[in-house]
Amino acid sequence: MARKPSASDADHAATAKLPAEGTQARRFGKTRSAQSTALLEDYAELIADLLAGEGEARPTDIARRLGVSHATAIKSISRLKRAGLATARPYRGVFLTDKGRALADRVRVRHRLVVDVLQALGVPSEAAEADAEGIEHHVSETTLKAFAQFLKARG
Amino acid sequence: MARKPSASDADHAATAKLPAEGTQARRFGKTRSAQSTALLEDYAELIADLLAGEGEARPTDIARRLGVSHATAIKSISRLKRAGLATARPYRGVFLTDKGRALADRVRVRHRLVVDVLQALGVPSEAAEADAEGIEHHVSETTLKAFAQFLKARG
DNA sequence: GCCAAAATGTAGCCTAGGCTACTTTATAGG
DNA sequence: CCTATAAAGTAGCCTAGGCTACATTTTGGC
Repeated sequence: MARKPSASDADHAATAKLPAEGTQARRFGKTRSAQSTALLEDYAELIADLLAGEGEARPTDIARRLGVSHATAIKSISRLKRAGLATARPYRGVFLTDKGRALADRVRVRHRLVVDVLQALGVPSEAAEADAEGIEHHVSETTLKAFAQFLKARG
Repeated sequence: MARKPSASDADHAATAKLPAEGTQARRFGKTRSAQSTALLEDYAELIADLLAGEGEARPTDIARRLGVSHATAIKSISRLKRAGLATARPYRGVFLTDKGRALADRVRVRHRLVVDVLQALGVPSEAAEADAEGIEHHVSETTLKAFAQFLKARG
């Protein structure tokens, strides 16, 4: 650092005396990587839902449910395939692999838990559902456990 | 990233067999647009933090704290400028506009609230801090209010 | 059995948010 | 007052996740 003689100069020269930096960087990094899997999680959950409810998961339905164009849905589905979460034969719908099904299950459970906690905290169910959609992808295992415990403890 | 709600949405919805679709699509759409502002919020908060703590916010420090390369930080800073949240003179550090300061304040308050709620639910402070970083960007005003109320009610 | 409409798929474009590699500027220190 | 070095900035590349526009398959209705 060759600028002002501020506090950060010392940090740098003296082999990082700020202990929080590494931690914080790791935190943010985790947040960012969570975002990249969030979409895949949504797709997996939705496909499982459609397969259970309609018996098939078609790109157009997926697109409509997610509010994106069908082209976008198809592109995302190909990412799902690349990630080993789904399979699809042209014009024949989308299916989940074992891995995809496992992911969908985890996601569904987590979603329920987040919604329930939000409602327990007094969030109206409408908002709870909406916010959970975004929140759930950032809830760690540790936090999930705490949520479960909290719900159990209060009946 | 914000997608344009075009006529085809309505078309599809009109012939749809599933009743809950419109709502769900809107939910997901909101989640996605929240993601696009999440980074700007993080930057604004961090810059405010650095300005308060060190008296200046330099791209290198920002980059280190966020765990990204300085090139990435600089690019993001230029997005902040475009969004009217920050100003920066070459080689002279980054500053927040009134709008940026207001955003940073809101973000800081919200972050605290989310962390406090998580801890109140029994989440260890380490995990609470980490998860809050991701969660906070998806908490609506409604939910925020409920959080505040909840904390107040339990002392 | 044909044909139109709907679903599916492809191509090409955009922005955000990452990166590395290189260049330019400022400043500290001899 | 130079100059080495750290910070800042620039260029160019990549992937994800959006879109529109167009091409191709399926399929339902006659």
